Amino acid sequence: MARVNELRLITRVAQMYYTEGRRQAEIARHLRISQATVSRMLKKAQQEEIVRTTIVAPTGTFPELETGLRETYGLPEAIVVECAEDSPGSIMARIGEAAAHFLEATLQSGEIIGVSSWSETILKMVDNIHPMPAGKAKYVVQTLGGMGDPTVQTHATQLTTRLARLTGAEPRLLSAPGVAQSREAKLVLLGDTYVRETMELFSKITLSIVGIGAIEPSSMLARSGNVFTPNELSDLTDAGAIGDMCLRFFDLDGNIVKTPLDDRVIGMPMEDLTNVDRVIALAGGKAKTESIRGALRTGTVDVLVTDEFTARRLLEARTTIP
Amino acid sequence: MARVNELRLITRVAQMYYTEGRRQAEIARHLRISQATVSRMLKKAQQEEIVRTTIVAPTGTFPELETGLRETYGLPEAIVVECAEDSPGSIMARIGEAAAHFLEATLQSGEIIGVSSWSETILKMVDNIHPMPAGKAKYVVQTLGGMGDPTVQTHATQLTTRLARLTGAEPRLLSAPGVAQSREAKLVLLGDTYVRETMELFSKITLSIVGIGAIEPSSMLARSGNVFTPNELSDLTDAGAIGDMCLRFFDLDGNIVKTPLDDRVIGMPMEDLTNVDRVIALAGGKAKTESIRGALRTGTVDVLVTDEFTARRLLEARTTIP
DNA sequence: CTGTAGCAAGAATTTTTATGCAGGGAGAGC
DNA sequence: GCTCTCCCTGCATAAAAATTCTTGCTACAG
Repeated sequence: MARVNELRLITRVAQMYYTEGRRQAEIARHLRISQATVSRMLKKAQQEEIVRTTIVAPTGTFPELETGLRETYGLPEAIVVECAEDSPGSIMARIGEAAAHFLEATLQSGEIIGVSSWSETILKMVDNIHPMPAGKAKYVVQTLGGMGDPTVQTHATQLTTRLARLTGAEPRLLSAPGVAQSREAKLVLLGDTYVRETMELFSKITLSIVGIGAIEPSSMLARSGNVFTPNELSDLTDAGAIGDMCLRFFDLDGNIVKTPLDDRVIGMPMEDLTNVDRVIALAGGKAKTESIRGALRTGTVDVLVTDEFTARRLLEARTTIP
Repeated sequence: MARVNELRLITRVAQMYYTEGRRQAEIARHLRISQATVSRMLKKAQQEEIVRTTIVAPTGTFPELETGLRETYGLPEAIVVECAEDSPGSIMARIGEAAAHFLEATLQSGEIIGVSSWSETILKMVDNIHPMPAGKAKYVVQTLGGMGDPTVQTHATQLTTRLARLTGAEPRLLSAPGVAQSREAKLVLLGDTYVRETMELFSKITLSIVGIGAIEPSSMLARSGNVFTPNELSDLTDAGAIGDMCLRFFDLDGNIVKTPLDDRVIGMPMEDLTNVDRVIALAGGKAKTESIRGALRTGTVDVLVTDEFTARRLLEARTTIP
């Protein structure tokens, strides 16, 4: 009975506040009540569902998928991009664009950026970054050596250098192969001052941009020459490895998979990656789905940028382990 | 192209803010942007209609009608109550309840309340007021003398006194008829100290509660005895009078209608009413529709409390003047 | 090139909003 | 009928949000 009168007044207050855009103090003066009461009425209006705030997702964005990923994998942030088709080329381009924007919008001054150089998606990202003022970022650190093929090596160097220029940072290159011929060869390579200096920066990185690799010989791995012997590959698969970040492997449950290979990799150790303030992972495509799943379960990824199709796959019922 | 990325981020910010209820500063920290930027993004989210706040009217309230009345008549506030049927009894009861709640909620400390005593609706209002602490209001001033019939006279006194008690105020009665027999008689009555003291308070009133009267002999006027001669009535109708507040008359356009009768009325002059900080008018019912329309056009009413049917009639196309 | 207008972002500041008391009933239970 | 508890309000103040100011760049014209 009296309730409707109370609600009417609350409704009126909500109307003045939200629809007419008036200040609480103004509403209070108008109605001869205190500002505190107006504030409380507005709170009550929310509780009573008199005011409802809805968020309408702009076309091309997928907040539900992003939320799903965040919740399912305990991920701090997820970015899901729209894709015309589930094909690697289209996916990489879109992921790259989105990652570039996110990086631009959220890059702090003085950051030390780590970049695992050999993902094509990261390349697409760099293509889309707008130049920033000099000194915006401090260093761009290459977190993984180049691959055997000198062309790819060059690409890696170029990518790091370009990203450094675009972010106004100083590039710190890792002029060494990603995989040394042997443990001994690695030790020799680490003797190089420049290599060591770069590697000493690994623990200072504040923002790491990584690709997620699939374990089965993907186009990139294949192209990179036969860095792994068949033996090593079977070691990895036997140990359950499903994917890698910076050539550090993990299984579908996100457990780190250590094999003798580890000692030959010249790149950021998993441990360092874990300590990085923000790890942004870029990956999409059907072939990488399970690798991404594993990567997310390692708990090292802070931001995943992926495509809508992969996001949906990642949210489908847990892959059954035979 | 890049736009969708920007909107995605804005959407995410809106989601965190509205859906997850996080603070702007927290969101800013999470996304490594400044709080100012979050604030601006939220503003943009409104502009872009990514967030929409809708107000759902509780059943029994009519914000559209209230808004319509406010806008059509330049009225500061309107209260429209739900009514089961368009019958005077039901209408008065509901208006009374609503007015009582509004008064309770918005009465300031130390107010001087004026009450034009002879509306049944005001009576219903007083019936619904909960007692307030002593001294909440300062005075309750009777703004119109009683009517010829002593019974009604008593009612007027009682109403004023009760309202005073309920608001913790001191009653200031006008122990005189509402309409004196002649100008001279009025002067004599004004000689009374109590009457004069009460009338001197008219200009101090901060909140006036008035009924709106219809000019044609309504039940109340009829019941109150023949206070007007047929001549006086025709004077009024000839001058275009359509209704009154405190026996001060106006036409359909809200112009004040002065007739010789004015000099015989013992009550608050229109001029004083205009100067009152808040005038709350209570009226509803088919018969009063046009009187209310005129009253609103006088520009003296600050809050109108009426019923849904009358509100709709008041919002229908302007009455055509033949 | 150099000058100038126009943005955009963050830090600082102001403005606006929310909330922790404290006082004063109202209503329930004894 | 009386006490106790709970709730409501306003004031004062803390917290949060918006805005102003400043800086540093971009883009365009001369």
